[in-house]
Amino acid sequence: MSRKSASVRRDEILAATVEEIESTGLRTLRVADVAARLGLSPSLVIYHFVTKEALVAAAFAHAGENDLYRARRLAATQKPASQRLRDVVQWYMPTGSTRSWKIWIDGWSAGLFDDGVKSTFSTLDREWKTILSELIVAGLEAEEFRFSHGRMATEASAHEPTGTTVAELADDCATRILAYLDGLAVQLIFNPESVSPQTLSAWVDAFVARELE
Amino acid sequence: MSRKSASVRRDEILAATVEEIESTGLRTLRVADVAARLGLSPSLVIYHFVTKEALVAAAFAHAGENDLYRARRLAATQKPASQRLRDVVQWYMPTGSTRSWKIWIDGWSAGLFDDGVKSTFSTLDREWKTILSELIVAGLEAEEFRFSHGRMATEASAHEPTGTTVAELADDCATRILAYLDGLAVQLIFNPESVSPQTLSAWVDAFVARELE
DNA sequence: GGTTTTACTGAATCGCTGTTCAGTTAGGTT
DNA sequence: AACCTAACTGAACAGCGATTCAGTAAAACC
Repeated sequence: MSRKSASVRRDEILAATVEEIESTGLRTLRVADVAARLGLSPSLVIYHFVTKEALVAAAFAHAGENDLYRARRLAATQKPASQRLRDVVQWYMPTGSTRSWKIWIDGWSAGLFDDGVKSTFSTLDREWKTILSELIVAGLEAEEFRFSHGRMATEASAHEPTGTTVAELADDCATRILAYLDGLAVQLIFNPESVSPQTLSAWVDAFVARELE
Repeated sequence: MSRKSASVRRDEILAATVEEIESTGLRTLRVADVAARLGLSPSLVIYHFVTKEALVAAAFAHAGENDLYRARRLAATQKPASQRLRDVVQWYMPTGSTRSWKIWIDGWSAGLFDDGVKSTFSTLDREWKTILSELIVAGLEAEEFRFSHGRMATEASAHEPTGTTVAELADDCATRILAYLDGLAVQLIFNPESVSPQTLSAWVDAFVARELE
């Protein structure tokens, strides 16, 4: 039987775990199933990850970093910032990409009461925000768009005590965009009849356009 | 020991189940804990609900109907429609209300792979949409606001094959608002630093104002 | 080629928790 | 007051699935 170095095996196992979660859910995830998917013994999985809980936490981090990697590549193109922003948003979107979505909803649920998973998600989320935020700043500097007006004047300065740096505004803007995307993903799962992928895509474009005109 | 009629007990148990899910999560929910919370035997819980799975499904439906009940009361006031819309949205919001939120994220996760739960969530979601949608239509008729312009002209007619009834537009609008709220709730859980309740409230107001000017 | 390291397995364990079931008793009915 | 229905319990069962552990054999190292 072929043996592999620890790091390679670990990656294989993580990938298998992600697939398993994606296809049958965290709920019914068994170590044995992950092992079976690779034709290995359950003991080996525990050998590498010590505990199921740790395996799951690592799997989420793995999947998250994967998605981020692709997003960063999309963000590092030579295209204009506004186009790169669209590309990244499209990749994040629950439709039209290979990006897994169910796993994140399961992840949110796991993060509710597991501090390890929760902090993983916090940092992943911050990284996404950074990517978007930087693209927004780039677009502003290139004068491809600017912050829509009502935003800055009304809400921001009136209610928020936070400073008004461009970076901070961009960060808030990114937060709103990601929130909208997450919410639409949930809608897509529970009411696929009421939102087609195209509709959804149009809505997102409109949202972004309204934030950055 | 005091005995109660089946329906009363059932309600008590459902309430206890909801509390338990809210406080420790679906993940670690044990029938015994639910029973302990009421000083009852685990057997009784099964006696009334036959299976744990059924108990959980019933608990979600119960919690959902509860929230809807309150929302409907807020929607049936004598206030102007725009105000009622705000009230309902405020109640749905992850901040400033007693409405439980963690339970819904757990619920989404459960619904991913459990068709029973999934359909419960679909209908609950549709009911929320109906409430909002009707308020929107009422507000339009009273000329308290109208659909923001870019919306109707650009996205709706250009991309969507769906009809352009006022009711349909209102429904779509409700969908977007609910999606945004759901997404913000997730943000609030994983990055409470980046969004204060007030900020969030302001963002939602802005979103609604931008949909209905 | 021998030795050490380390990936890997199979079988056994063991705790946990949903469910069963035979029996008990409260409370309404007549 | 006898009775009957239905709420309720406690103890046992049963199965699942994570983890353990003693042992095997590939590689890597010398």
